[in-house]
Amino acid sequence: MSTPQLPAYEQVKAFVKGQITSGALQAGDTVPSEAALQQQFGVSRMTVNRAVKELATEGLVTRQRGSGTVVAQWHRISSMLAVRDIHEEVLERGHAHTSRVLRLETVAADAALAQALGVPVGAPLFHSVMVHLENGVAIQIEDRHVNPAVAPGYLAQDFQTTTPTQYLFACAPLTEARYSIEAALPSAAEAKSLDIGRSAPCLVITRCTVSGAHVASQARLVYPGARYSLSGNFQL
Amino acid sequence: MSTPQLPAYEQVKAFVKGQITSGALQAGDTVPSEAALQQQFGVSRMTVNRAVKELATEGLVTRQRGSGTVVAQWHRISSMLAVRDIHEEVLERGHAHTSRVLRLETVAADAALAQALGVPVGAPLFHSVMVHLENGVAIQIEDRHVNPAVAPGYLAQDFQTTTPTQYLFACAPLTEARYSIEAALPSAAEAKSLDIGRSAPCLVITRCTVSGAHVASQARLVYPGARYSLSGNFQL
DNA sequence: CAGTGGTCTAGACCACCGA
DNA sequence: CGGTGGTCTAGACCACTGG
Repeated sequence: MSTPQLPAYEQVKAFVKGQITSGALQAGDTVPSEAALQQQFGVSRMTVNRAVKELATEGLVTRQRGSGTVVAQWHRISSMLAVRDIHEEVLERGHAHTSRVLRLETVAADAALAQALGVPVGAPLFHSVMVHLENGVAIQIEDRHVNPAVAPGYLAQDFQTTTPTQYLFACAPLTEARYSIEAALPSAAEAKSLDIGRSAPCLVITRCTVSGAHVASQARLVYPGARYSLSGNFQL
Repeated sequence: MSTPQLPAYEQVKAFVKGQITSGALQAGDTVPSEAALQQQFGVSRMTVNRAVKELATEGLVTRQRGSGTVVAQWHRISSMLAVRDIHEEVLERGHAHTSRVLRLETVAADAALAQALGVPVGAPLFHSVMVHLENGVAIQIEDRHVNPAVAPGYLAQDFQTTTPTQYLFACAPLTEARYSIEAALPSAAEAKSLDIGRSAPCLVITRCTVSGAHVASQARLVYPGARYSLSGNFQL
């Protein structure tokens, strides 16, 4: 076939997947027990366990100690949505990435920022605004507030050559991130920087990154709707 | 500590994660080999292998047979983005979900639809348009084209009680899905149905589901930007 | 070549569930 | 209680990588 010797655990996975995709096993049905599959394929239990455990990790089945394994109710249509460094992303498409720094300054935290970054109101924060261009076309505005405790040298960076994301990664290892994606209109300044109309819808990603005990930074990323979309693929 | 007896493989995972989050291991550094970890923790190699393999699955490290294990270049800020049934989602928030069916008809496939669904141009397709409301407020328009070969009884369904997603799941097991997320303005009809202005930005998810050899359906889901956002969380 | 990870076995003990 | 999955061991053979 495609691969002469598929690993044994992959064969078991393929068998169970087949039972699901063919409809032989419907949502809620019980999958054959590990002992049964072990006999059927003539492999050790560890191997069967690995196969079914991976199916559980992928969300196709759910397992209950003592009860058994059942086909998951909704095969979650899901996939890893990766929020990546814009520089990498553009280069991967084989295009040229450039950027223009619009602001690089220290500001005082207002109430919302103070809360988000876990600092007192009025505390100093680094603030940068830049436009990212792909082959000369503006595709993202990056409006970022940074906790000075995490990246003291932030303002001295040359963000033409190193993106803030890259610098922050180097400063402090990332331990957690929260983000939300929504549709919104750009502010007047944003519209001008992106060279779009004020009524052009944009994809706005707000992202907050945490490094250990500190919130490292909060970024607002604005993408012109007509020039950018997130896409994903899910395969059983 | 929190759990008196953490499984051995979890302890190994926690150790390596700690090395990464603390900065002792930077991106690109090599992680101790399985043999080394095995000695350090006094466990069998299978246990160490499981620990490191899971870290690789989570994307924290990459492994190369023959070379070794290295800390991944960018800890991907990512998380499972689940595209779920709107009915479930609203109920989970403890709110009431209702819907209004605006259209339920047969149409002829235009070029774009024919391509997307893998049918000839002009072939009959089922077409439904409905509005989903959360506590009486419109939060989504679902504009869907269905391949009649997959769900012949589609037009006869009562979509007040069963969502199209649910019905299609029952008809044909899902094997693949593709989606894209973008920001766009609603059409005049969509704006009216959602009770928003024509200039209100919307999140538009286009989703194509595949069942075996057939493309089952293509859906365009329009969310008012002010009332809906996708959010996610990533933890090391 | 020695070292790495990928896979596999044939046992084992345990915690849990349902009858 | 018997059956389930969760974990673990102490070996093993292999394919691949690097020097």
